[in-house]
Amino acid sequence: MPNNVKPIHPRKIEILEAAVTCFLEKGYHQTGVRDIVAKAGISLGNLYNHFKGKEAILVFIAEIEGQELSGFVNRLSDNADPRIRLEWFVQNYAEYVALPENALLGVEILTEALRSPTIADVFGRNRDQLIAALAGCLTKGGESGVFSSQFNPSAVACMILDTLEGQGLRNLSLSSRGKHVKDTIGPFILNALKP
Amino acid sequence: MPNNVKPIHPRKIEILEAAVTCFLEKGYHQTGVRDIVAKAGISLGNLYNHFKGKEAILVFIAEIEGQELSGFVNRLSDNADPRIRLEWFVQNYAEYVALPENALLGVEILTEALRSPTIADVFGRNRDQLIAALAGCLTKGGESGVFSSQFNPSAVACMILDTLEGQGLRNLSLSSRGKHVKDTIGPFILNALKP
Amino acid sequence: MPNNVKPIHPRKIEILEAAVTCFLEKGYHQTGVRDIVAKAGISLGNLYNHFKGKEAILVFIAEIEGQELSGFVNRLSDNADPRIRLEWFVQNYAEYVALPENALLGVEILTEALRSPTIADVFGRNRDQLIAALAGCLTKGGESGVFSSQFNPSAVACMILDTLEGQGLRNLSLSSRGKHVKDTIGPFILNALKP
Amino acid sequence: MPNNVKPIHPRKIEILEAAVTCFLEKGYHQTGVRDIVAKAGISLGNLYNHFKGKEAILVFIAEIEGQELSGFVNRLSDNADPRIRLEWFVQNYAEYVALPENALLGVEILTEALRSPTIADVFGRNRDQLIAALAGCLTKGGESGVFSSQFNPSAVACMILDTLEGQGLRNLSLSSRGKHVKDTIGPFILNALKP
DNA sequence: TATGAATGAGAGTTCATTCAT
DNA sequence: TATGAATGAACTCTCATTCAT
Repeated sequence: MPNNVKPIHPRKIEILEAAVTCFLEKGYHQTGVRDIVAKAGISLGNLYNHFKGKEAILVFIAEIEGQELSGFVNRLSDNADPRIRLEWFVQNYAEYVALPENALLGVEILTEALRSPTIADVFGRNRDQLIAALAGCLTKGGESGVFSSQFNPSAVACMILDTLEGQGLRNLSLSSRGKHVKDTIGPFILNALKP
Repeated sequence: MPNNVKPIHPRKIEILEAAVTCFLEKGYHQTGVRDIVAKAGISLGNLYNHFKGKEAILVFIAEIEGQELSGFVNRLSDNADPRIRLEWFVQNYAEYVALPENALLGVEILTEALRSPTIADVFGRNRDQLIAALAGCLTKGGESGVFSSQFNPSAVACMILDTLEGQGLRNLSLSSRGKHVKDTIGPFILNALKP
Repeated sequence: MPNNVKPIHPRKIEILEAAVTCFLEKGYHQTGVRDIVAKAGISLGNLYNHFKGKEAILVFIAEIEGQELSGFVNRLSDNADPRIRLEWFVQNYAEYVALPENALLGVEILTEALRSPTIADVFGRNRDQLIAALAGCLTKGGESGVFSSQFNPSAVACMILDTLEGQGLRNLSLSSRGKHVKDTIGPFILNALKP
Repeated sequence: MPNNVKPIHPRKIEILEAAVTCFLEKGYHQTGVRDIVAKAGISLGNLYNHFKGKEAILVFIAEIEGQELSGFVNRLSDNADPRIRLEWFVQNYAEYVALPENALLGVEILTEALRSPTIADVFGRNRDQLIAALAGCLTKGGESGVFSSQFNPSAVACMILDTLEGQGLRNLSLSSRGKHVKDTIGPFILNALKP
């Protein structure tokens, strides 16, 4: 099997990491390309040998975020007991989105996606996959009687993601930081889904 | 009773409305003060007679958003049946945050709050009030046996807000638009809180 | 009669003059907006209060050049003897286009007009008026027997302008500078047009 | 006879052709070396193995243009009837400079020559040869009574070139395109030179 | 020869804000 | 209050060229 995937230039990774750091520190729009190249330790012009422009960096970040999500998608789609899968997902995804860097990058990407079709495309694709996988798990659980079937699986899937991500977002702001609810959210959801 | 509230100059309202429109259309950082004054139909310099600067406009918007929230706080704090109060809140707050202009402004304010203490202050105060009111309602319901007492009221309050607001945010992006879950969310929560 | 022509801000004139000087010294593309504002003694940003951008300055220059041409157009269109008019025009237009600043600006504008529709528009309009006026003079002369009618007036008009302007252009380059032909060109043309 | 002319690397020709195409499409200054190498299908660095830099390409083009002119010079200098030679020249040179690629490159080279001594040198030499040859033809015609001797041959030579080249330049711009005067220019000049 | 990553100066333009009128 | 000219730092991006491979 030929490996026809062009390897990523190490410099591109360095730029990426520098950009992520900057975006987290200052936000996407407040970060200048000069900030990125300074942090990456390269010259200004060289950035444009690796990325078409500033937005292309954010697109690349969004794509990588998408790849990280595929771990969740895969786990949600395996053959384990739906209840186990759901518990695992809620626990782990809550932790994932509660990491400030993930929540922060996520909201930067989201707000940028609202104006940029390119980013919206990548962002939306990632999200749709996750919703589908979670809804599939809920459907399976409904069929096997593990979960109540009174709710639309797709709507509940959305709701769960909304809750987890909304929580991650809230944790960003100083005022309510510390009120982590991850010990509550799992039992709460399972309670609601009790047949 | 003397009216010691200084009346707001009508021009200030016009600027505010122009700014909101611009922020919704282009985002806070992509909006220039020139965009705002053009939309408001005033001169560039005159904006600075009414606001100290661009950020002051956003602070003012955040304050007004806060005033709108006080309606929800008041209703959550009255003496009606906690279950009725909760149902009413979920229904109406879901609708409120599902309005694109509210969700969009909210996320702009939130991301800005992450870097600007002034905005974080206003934003955080508003949110804390809402959480407290909602938690109070849940506590009351737990005491009177309407709700299960197995969950920490404050954590559940956060979770509910996270869910509703996360949903509003998600509806902004094109891909998953239309998957409104407001008919699901109320019963789902009540199910989970069943004693 | 109301004067509804908005007066031109003096700063705009200063910028214009600075730009002309720079364009003559270094050429349009080699001139940076920073060169212009430095020569004009204003700040960089202020230039954009008076012109939409660099190209708009060139368009403005082209328009002013067009106004200067209208003197020639008027003179060519009066009621004097066509022969006198032609002689006057050849003599004076030759001198006009032989001025390095006019020739140089002309060729900068011409080459820019080849790529920019805006400039092509202004430039083309000016030139068409001049050709029409000159052709009109030749036609009159042909009708009254002052000039031979064997040539198409419009073609001869073009040719005369080509000659005069081609001459101005040539004088720019160092090698053949000094070979002014203005004493030759008038008699030469009149000789050719002898009935 | 030894062939001491170093053969030109085929790649150099390819670069040259790519450059000419680009210069015609976008103009010299608007063309980047990246445009040229992309069109030539070679790498960026490799261009510098064949040319010292961007300007060297234009110099090379100017030299080749000069070689093309030598055909006209030779024909003007042969022993045929001066009137025949002149007619032939006017006809054929008019066609040559009316080709957009020649006129366009010519004006690009000319304007560049105004700032760059290297290019001015090549450009000026070519032109001086042409003027000398044409003046020689006119002188011969004056001596043999074919042409009027009332005009300075050198001045008339300049004038003829100015006319032909000015015409080629004018044809470039859209507005007056189509007003070709080549059927007029030959008889016009001969009329003027009638003894 | 050939490659393309690397350079950093410079490009045109926009920015939020100030200030004299 | 209202105006818009003035400021200059900052913006993203392109440039011709060099150089290690």
